[in-house]
Amino acid sequence: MPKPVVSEEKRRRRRLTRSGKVLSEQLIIDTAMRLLREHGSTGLSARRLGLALDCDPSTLYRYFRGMDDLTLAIGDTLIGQALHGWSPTGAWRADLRGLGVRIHAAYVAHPQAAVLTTSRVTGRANELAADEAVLGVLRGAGLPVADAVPVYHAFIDQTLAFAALDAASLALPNAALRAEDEVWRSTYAHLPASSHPHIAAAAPLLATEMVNSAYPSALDLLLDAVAARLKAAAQQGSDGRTRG
Amino acid sequence: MPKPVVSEEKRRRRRLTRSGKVLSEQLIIDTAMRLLREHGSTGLSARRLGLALDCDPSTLYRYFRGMDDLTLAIGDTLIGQALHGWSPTGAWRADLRGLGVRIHAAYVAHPQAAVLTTSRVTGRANELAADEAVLGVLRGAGLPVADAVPVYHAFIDQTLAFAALDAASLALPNAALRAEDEVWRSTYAHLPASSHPHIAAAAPLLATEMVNSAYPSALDLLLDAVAARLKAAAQQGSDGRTRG
DNA sequence: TCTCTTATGCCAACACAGTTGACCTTACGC
DNA sequence: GCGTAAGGTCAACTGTGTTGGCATAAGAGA
Repeated sequence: MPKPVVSEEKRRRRRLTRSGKVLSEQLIIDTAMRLLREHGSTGLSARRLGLALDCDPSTLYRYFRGMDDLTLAIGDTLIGQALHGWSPTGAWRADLRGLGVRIHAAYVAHPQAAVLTTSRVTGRANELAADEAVLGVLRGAGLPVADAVPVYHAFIDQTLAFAALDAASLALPNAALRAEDEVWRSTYAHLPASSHPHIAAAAPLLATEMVNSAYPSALDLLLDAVAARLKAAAQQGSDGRTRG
Repeated sequence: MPKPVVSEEKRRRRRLTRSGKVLSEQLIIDTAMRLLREHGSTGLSARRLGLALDCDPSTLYRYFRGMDDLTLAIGDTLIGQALHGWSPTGAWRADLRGLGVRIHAAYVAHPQAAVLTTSRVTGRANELAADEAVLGVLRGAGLPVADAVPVYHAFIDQTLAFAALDAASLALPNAALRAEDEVWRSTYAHLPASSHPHIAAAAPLLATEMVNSAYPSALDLLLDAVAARLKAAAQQGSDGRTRG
């Protein structure tokens, strides 16, 4: 019985669970995300999910190949939420910024789920749509494919990287969170200026700075670089040259 | 027996393990990192570590409060390796770039360990030293504390964020790695231009681009921004103004 | 409406995980 | 040398993902 997971649209017989519910991919994903939110990023388990859905854990293997497969599905759902309602306006900079902020926000809004999925490539529908959107904006702005690809790479990796980092600190279980807070208060805030002069001098500022995400500023830096490349390409074009 | 972990320097009686070895924090950390390298980022377990050290798993609790505590120790070791041999030259841009590249490289050199530790704040010695170094370089360049702190934040988060992302894909177990490769070949490379025109057009370039890290370019962007701020601050100073 | 097939939910079991409390032995301070 | 307790070991607990076998009810075909 190792593999025969049937896809959602091929599913024909909708049998009731012992508690009378009807399962579906979407219901399982939603419940999993709720569990993640309630119990932290390590709080999702087949048994707990079975308990929440009032079905046997092994039943889940009729819908997903395993917990890892379910994880990927959750990740694609997050990207889907980010893209929901987005459409390009034609202003490349605003469009790209919007995409970045939306994706980052979607992950950060579900930090426990994000921790599990940020660095996974799923190849599922919503992930593909996001990639297509980013590449489309860049090329629509006038960037040749060869220039668009590295920019796309930096853009998407930076967005996911910050999303992962920011989500990770938001997703820490309460115990670990208090522990890090304690580390901060007991260590960073009281370092003697003799051994760590710079941290000591910056301590009060660090306390307020470190709670925010550095993503927006990093994103704007990247957009500046894109603008510079576009300008250079335009100038090159008006010079009548085709290659640098 | 819940808490009484004694610190390494307080350790007095060095008793032999059943196989004649002598345990120590360092030996345990080194062995753990070896296990991570050999068995992947999920391949570290108390039982496996006990097997490798030829001691009972529960013995480890005499040295670390739990597997999580050991994880933090591994993280600090990585930062220590990054800083080993580094010293500031006085040229802020080269120094900062060196720090970033070293930290990123140290994590990426131990991807399986990095996955577990990148987003954890330990407050241990080497982490503090790294923070102190970054802040020192920025202030040494002439940046006032209030300006240095957000730059420090962006710098350290960006470095760790990319390290985490790059490590994550390097640390994927062989099975998952082949799966992602398969996803790529079966999905991205063969998307019809009708549904995903931009991905289709970029496919060959994407294949070669996505294997490299986007960190160096992102780092240089950040350094450019710092240079701009320094220039602005210098100009402001020569104007005789003290506040903007 | 009845029947047959098989999709799909359930059960029991496996090997693995982290962690703990009790025990015992041996290295060290006196 | 002796007594103490540090530190290694054992056994057990609860939790995890996953699988093969079973049984039952949903839906197709008559």
